[in-house]
Amino acid sequence: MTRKEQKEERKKAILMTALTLFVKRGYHETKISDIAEAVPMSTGLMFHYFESKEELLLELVKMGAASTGAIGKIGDIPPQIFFTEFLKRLFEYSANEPWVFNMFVLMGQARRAGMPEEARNIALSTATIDETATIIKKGQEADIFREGDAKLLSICFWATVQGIMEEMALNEEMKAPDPEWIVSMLRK
Amino acid sequence: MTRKEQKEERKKAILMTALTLFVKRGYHETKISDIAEAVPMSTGLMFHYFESKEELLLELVKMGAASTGAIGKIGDIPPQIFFTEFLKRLFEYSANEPWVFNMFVLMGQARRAGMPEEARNIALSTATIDETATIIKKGQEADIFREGDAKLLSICFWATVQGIMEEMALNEEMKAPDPEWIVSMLRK
DNA sequence: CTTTATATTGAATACATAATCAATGAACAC
DNA sequence: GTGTTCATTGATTATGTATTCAATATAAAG
Repeated sequence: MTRKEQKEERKKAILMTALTLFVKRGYHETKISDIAEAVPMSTGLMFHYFESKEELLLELVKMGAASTGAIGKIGDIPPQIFFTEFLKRLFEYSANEPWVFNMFVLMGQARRAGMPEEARNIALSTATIDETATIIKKGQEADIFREGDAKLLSICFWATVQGIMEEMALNEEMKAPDPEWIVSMLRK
Repeated sequence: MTRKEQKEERKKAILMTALTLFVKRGYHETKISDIAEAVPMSTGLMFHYFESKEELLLELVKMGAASTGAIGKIGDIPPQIFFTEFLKRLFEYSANEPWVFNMFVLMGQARRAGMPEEARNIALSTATIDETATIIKKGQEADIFREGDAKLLSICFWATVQGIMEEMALNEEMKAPDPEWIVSMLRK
């Protein structure tokens, strides 16, 4: 393994550790030294890999934005199964891949308040809400989703998922709910 | 108006201003000097009214805990109308009384991550989730609510409401959703 | 009016923690 | 095996912001 590859590995280890801590305690309540200790490495060395705490956060949020960007582009899955299927996969993944889970929560936190503004801007740059609103509209035309502002329905859907994921992030014992519970918010 | 009453007034003004800013930007991203400027008063004077930034936050969270404590104790409203009615009122209030709205959001944020731990403990000390779980159980017995772990349903309900309220806090234009959308998560 | 207490300010200080740095050790190239 | 580069550390410094404080204005009390 080359020197460069090793550096990349180490960087990833830091990113994963930081992600976990940011989600669990919040960005501001997590000290660089906390992350360093958890990796583990010295505090000073952290700055050999990232030029600042904010850079570290932004790198995470950019990764999140890149992977989230794909959600709406799943193509032509019919609306009536899109959301159920998505949630099923999200919850499955979340149980097995903490990374997916934590990233989802982080992106939501970034979209809301309590983080440096640039993180918020990056998180908001993904157009997920509009994309799912389009799918909801299709479902309304097919008469399987309830009436009402599609964008508002889309926001409510994501707010729900976000709220539940955050709850799970802080509550180890909490089980994922049945996707149907959430989807029934959209269904007629 | 006595000197003491004036002091109380001023304290309330500070609390309200801080509440707004904490909800909008997050606790850590809000500087004492930001609050002072918004009240408005000098930064130093803030410490004539509150001994620290954290004290200020804790006083808010305690107020929130006191007023939230009442939710579950509304007595014998039948389950099938309790949630719809509660949401209707919450959304109405939120539109007219920013205080209620902001307090609700703050309490949710405190329960989750990103604030000093003591705030979290106070916020968690209210047993709202268990109280509404009881109401959900009644609804299940009456066969109007879907089956499943009542506490999990309760958590999902609150996570949804919290998520939507936070969205509204950051999005002036966002309208409150139809309570029925949310309640259908519980209904059979 | 005089005295005393409280409100207010802006500048000075304290403090936490992010960020730097000089020194050391380990891997790699030749 | 020697020289060069990168990884690593712990202590040091810088920085932002919470907090204190001495000084002043304003209001209450007698």
